[in-house]
Amino acid sequence: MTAKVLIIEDEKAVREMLCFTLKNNGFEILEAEDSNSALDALKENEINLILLDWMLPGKQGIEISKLLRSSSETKNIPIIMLTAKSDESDKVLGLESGADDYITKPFSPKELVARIKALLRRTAPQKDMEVVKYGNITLNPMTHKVTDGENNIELGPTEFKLLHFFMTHPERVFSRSQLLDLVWGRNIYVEERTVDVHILRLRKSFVSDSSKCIQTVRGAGYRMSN
Amino acid sequence: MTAKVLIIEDEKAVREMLCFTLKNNGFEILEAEDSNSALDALKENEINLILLDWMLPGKQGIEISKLLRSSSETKNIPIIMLTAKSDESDKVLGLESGADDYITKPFSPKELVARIKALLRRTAPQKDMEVVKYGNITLNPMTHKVTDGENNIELGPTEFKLLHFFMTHPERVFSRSQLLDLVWGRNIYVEERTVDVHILRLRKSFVSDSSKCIQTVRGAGYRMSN
DNA sequence: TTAATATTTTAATATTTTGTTAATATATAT
DNA sequence: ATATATATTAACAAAATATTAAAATATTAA
Repeated sequence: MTAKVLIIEDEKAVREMLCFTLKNNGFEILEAEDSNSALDALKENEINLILLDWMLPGKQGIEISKLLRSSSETKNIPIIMLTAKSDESDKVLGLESGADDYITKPFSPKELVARIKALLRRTAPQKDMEVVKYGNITLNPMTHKVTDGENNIELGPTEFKLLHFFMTHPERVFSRSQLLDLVWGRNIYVEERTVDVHILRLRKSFVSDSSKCIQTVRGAGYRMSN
Repeated sequence: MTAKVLIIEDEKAVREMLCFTLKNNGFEILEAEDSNSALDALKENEINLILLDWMLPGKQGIEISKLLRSSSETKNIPIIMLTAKSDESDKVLGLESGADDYITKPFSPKELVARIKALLRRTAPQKDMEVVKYGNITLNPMTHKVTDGENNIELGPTEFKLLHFFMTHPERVFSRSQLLDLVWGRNIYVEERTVDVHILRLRKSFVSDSSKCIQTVRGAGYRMSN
């Protein structure tokens, strides 16, 4: 992989900790302690991801974020905001200003690395964008359209993700908790029974007997299979 | 599930609150108020998860965490750190030392339980997922499918587990009580005759003469053999 | 922003499936 | 032949899942 990560963080201790952790996990690191050096680094390197401290002095965090989003060269670089407060308004502001994810201090190295990898994966080109087919069902991640034979199927976001997951992992059984981890995402806490409801809606939304593809495996979970 | 959780917390009131909450949610609890009793508990029990107060007196929190991570027997036990809001800087260091998650006091019981479940889910060991074959029978734990020659076989959860067990331990005879221990699980009380019924259902569900593989050994138990 | 709309989650209830037991039948060994 | 072990059947209890509806969130439009 060897993704290049730019760390924009004024506190030296934190910067070094981040640097240490990420290098240990195989990332290539560039460091910047303010917006000027950050922009320099961006000009001279092909950065894959930015770790941006939200609490930089003098509102630099917001400014950098907005700046990056306004320039065509940088607007596709994913940004993870580092926030000290778990304050809701900060998160909202951060995400509105263009961050793709945020992580609240303190965080575990594991969590940080996991989020970086997840974000890189998410923003990686094409991989999850291929048209998938199973039985009569066709799912186009690009256009976000699903058809069951000739019929167009309307799905909510979660049902769409769920179906996409099943179609890219056919035959295998997944427990409810696995589905929550793999479709909903980690660090999200919802009841396992919630999965049932989404499975139900997914089945209902099919016209033909494609709904039979989403199978219940008692005591084990759900499976997509014919 | 019945996971064993070790609570390491010096304040009695907090410990009791945690204990109450977790017991109510079906966890088995062990309590320790300092590192010594914690280590004792770890020696004598198979702990699934540790709730560790980071603010134990005399830096014991750090010591325990490092100790646990350095020993091969304990380094895979997930740790959730309990932190107070005032200790922001220490938390980063603490997480560096190997905690898998943290939760900031005060927290809701719901959040605590959710995080514990999520962490257990994430760290749960992968079961045996190899495809097993015996005679005409093929069992795929991944897809949870069983075939007898060309025919798909539908099995209930217990029959599935039972067959899986026999297929991974062929030729050997198991008594009814052994089967109850090894397939049903320890410390549950079920009549031995119950095994007979499940053996019967298993035999019935096969189409070809594969049912002859499940053999009765009079006075000894059952065996999978040709 | 606010209201309207859609979606997700939870909770409560209904339904289905599975597990266990007990009763009875059949087989086996001595 | 008789005692003992296993097979079979069926009823009931328990567990898992499906369904429904309402509450909580998030999203969108005005």
